[in-house]
Amino acid sequence: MNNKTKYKTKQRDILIEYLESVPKTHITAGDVCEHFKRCGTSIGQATVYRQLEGLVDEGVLQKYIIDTASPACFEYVGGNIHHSGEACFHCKCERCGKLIHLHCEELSAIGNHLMEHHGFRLNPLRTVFYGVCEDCAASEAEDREESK
Amino acid sequence: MNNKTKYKTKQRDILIEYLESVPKTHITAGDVCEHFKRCGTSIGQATVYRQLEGLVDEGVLQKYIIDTASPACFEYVGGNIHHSGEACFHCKCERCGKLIHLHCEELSAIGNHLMEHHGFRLNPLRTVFYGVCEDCAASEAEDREESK
DNA sequence: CTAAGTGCAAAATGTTTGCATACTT
DNA sequence: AAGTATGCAAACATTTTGCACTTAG
Repeated sequence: MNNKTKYKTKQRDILIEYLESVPKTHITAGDVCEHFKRCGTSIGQATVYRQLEGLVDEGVLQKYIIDTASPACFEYVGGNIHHSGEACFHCKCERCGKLIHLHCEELSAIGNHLMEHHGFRLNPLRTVFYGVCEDCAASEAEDREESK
Repeated sequence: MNNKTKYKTKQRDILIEYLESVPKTHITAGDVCEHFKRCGTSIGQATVYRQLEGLVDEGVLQKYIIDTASPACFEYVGGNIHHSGEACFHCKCERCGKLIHLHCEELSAIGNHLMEHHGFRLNPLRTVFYGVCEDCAASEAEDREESK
């Protein structure tokens, strides 16, 4: 952390251009590397990691830590950090590992509730709801059915 | 993930005993391994990881994800599963590290909301709300005041 | 006896680092 | 010219997995 970028390089530009082109999307460092490899416009992975981290410091990207095992996700926010009102929430399935990315007003309300009733200022960037997704719940139900 | 423990083994017992003896403390899987190595009572690290994950599922431990680069932290919370199906929620202060246990019906409602509107069955035992607690928010405000 | 847990070592994963080279200013 | 950034490959740290063996129920 704390990697202030000082020079404007070709890699930095095409990286920003790409990220800007996929807003509201979760992207991992690995995804970025793969994308550029496919495009032929290859960027070294070390550069990707270094630039990504720098862009987070500058507020251009938001970084989400879901789990130690899964890679960090980045999302283009263009210097406008979301205020808790419109934050995006994450649900992680304990079964299949799927990450669900929700923009839900009702969930945003819990931020307000925590603030007003418990004096706790929620940080949606860090918070992840763990549980079981629809698909896995369905296959669980099937399994139970069969074992009868 | 999803490691329901069914047998009572020696390793499981001494692991729980140890964790219970250091409540309100952050412990990583590595710390645990090292502790037992020092004690002579060695437990294989695979077992440590597996049991820890299982204990999180059971609500005995709470797991914290700080960053992808740093190891996950565990903390003994003693399996607060509450009759009447009302789960206990945890809020973790990012500033002072304080762990707040909440029993709040309104929060329980989000479980229902996630189920009904997003088909997601929330596991309150695993879920941690990250944010800033009242005290830290107050001292932050003070700091801002002073720097004027 | 069967299902589950253990331990070892090996693999997998995601991220970081050292260093020589190339680019920005 | 001085200061950064890049890219490669190697290093790292944490966590997971395969498999033969042991243990609990």
